[in-house]
Amino acid sequence: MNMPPDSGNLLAGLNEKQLEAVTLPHQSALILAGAGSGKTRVLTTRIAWLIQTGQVSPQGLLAVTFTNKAAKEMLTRLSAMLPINTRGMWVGTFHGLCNRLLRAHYREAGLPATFQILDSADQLSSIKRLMKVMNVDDEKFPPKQVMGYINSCKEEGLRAHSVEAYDSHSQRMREIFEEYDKQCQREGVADFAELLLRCYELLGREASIRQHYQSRFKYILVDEFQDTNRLQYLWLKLLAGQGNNKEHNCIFAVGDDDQSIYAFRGARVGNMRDFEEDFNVQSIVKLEQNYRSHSNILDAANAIITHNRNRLGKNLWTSAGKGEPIRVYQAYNDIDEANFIVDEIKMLHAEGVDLNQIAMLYRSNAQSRVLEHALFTAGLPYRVYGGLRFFERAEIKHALAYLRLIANPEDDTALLRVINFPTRGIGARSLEQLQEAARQQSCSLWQAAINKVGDGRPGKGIEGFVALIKQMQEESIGLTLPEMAELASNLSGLRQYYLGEKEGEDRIANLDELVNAAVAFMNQDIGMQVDENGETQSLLTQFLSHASLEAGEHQADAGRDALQLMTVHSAKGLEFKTVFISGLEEGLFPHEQSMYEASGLEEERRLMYVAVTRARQRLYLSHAQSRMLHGQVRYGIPSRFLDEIPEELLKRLNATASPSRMAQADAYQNHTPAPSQKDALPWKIGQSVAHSKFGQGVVVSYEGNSNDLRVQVNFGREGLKWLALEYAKLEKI
DNA sequence: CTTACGTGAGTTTTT
DNA sequence: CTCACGTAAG
Repeated sequence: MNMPPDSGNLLAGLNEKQLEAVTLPHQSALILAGAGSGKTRVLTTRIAWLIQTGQVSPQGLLAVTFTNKAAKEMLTRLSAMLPINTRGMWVGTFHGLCNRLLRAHYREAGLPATFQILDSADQLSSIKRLMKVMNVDDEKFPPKQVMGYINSCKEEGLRAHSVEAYDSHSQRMREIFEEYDKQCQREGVADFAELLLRCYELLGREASIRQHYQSRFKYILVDEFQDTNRLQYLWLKLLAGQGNNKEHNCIFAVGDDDQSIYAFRGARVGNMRDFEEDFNVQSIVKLEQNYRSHSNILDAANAIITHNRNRLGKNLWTSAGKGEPIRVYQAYNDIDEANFIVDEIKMLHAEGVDLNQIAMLYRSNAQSRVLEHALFTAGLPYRVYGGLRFFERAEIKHALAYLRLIANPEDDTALLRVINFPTRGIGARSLEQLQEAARQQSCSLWQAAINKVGDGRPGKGIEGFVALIKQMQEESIGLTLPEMAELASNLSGLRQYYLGEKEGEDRIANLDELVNAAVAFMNQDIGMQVDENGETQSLLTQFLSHASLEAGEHQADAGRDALQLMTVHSAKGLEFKTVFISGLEEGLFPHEQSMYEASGLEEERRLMYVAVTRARQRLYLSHAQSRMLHGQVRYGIPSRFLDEIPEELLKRLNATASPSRMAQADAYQNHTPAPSQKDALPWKIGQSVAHSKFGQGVVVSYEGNSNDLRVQVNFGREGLKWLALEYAKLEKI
């Protein structure tokens, strides 16, 4: 068993470029991995190869991803390739790895051993609470905006004291930021961005810790590099030992600038170019052979993305044939579009295509409604991505809050969540008194409660709550994790409460599921209890971190044969036999809030590129001449992205609209009749027009009378224009 | 404390 | 239009 497997075996089946990437010598490298080019395979094979050829031990490398799913997949594939125990390897998300590091060095990081992780919802409520204390006007400072500000500062690597603020508004923002961090520190909690920033600061400050990890992780591998933000890049640089004039560790970065679709949340594609420079990258390996799609689809994707200026440059190709033409359907309205898609799906399904191999992609979540309605009417099973996740459900968060209080009662966020849930007669005024007391004594709410009622007596009110938490803490000693989960649900009265609720059965089922999740967690992670210092971490704390960092499946029954409905963003990384991209209209896709700025438009185009490259065999693109949006009928012109695809790749299907479908669409249209006066005017809404300067457009609205009529025309890329008919040369087409 | 009503906003999302 | 949120009333 000491014989290493034959490395040729490992490398078998790789193409030339993949092989080059996998077997690169010890130097930093940038792998430009196109969609469907075997990116994950290259990444995992690289790890396996490094280990197998003895260049590094499993403990000597670190691989980082953005999602838990990607990390899990990497580990799964890795253990299939190598006879090693992947447990204990440093493969995980940025947040997961930082959490691990902070747990190992919590003292040096200035955190309590049991520090809890705030998810976005926790963070927001924490900010709201703080703003109340600070007497901040939440009209001038919307909490969500404050949260965005704090997070983006942290993601730039900045603390409040180093943020620039010249006007009073931003100075106040900075002040809230500073107080918020103090509050978190007091309560022993860390938000997501804090995990990264705290870890970065720890490594920067503590030379011995930094050197320990620098000498340990000779190889660092990064997935989806184009999605890294500034802080993540700084963290990587520090960990690699880059910048202190010595030889640094090498980073193997895999990414695709053409699939960078997260600039809006701080991702910096520019990190790719910086990386080339900072790490003296000798050559970029481009993986351009695509194993997913037929060439018509790839040609369309290539044609679209060529319209972007800022690219590293890459062209996908395939040895598969042309395949089917890309089908384009111009719908009368959104209902017609949905019905068309449903008809096509019925046909495909009848031909034997599995429903879960068909995806319906859209730019924004609101578009799913019409599609769902049509699917529901047709009796087709579907599942929509993007709902609440398991650990985000209210009843689960309640139960977790009790668990958090067992681990650390100073956690004000957790305390406030459940101090009166289920209700135990603690109203707004007793809460206010408690918060006032805590403020005066500058202590946690829990401490204030103790000071007020002593050890608490069973019964009602704050006394009862204090007694309850103490009882939980005592009874949980020696219990296993699942038993604790059960204790939290039962002793708190949560289960009892939901028993009395009309629709409480699902919630109770979820509470049971939490116990199951605890069992699964115990079985799975039992080997990870010992941290770097050899200290045993509380399993409870680990479980709570897990709950925050990995919110669980997006929805249940993932295995069922059902159509897949999701935004283009959530489709990234997935592939389907057949893909429908709907709503291809100017203003929707590209979205109007992004289309007037070059960088925004380019990101929209990359989004379209991602959408198109999801399809293996068949791709449908559709747009509607009118659509219900925000309760109003809107008229749109076809997306420019459609124009960017060479006509010879397309097959236009408009003529095949079935009479029954049109009837349904018409019925809908009649519900919103236009005023008859408007119909009498020569320029109807929805009329296609041509303008000498602006090109083609659609009349969207108008004002004035027949003598002095002004029409608003949507010219797509030229935007919305008001035109006085008296002067503008407009022609109907 | 719950329920009803009014108001306003309305891309994309992982951790 | 539709949902989420906040306030006012019961």
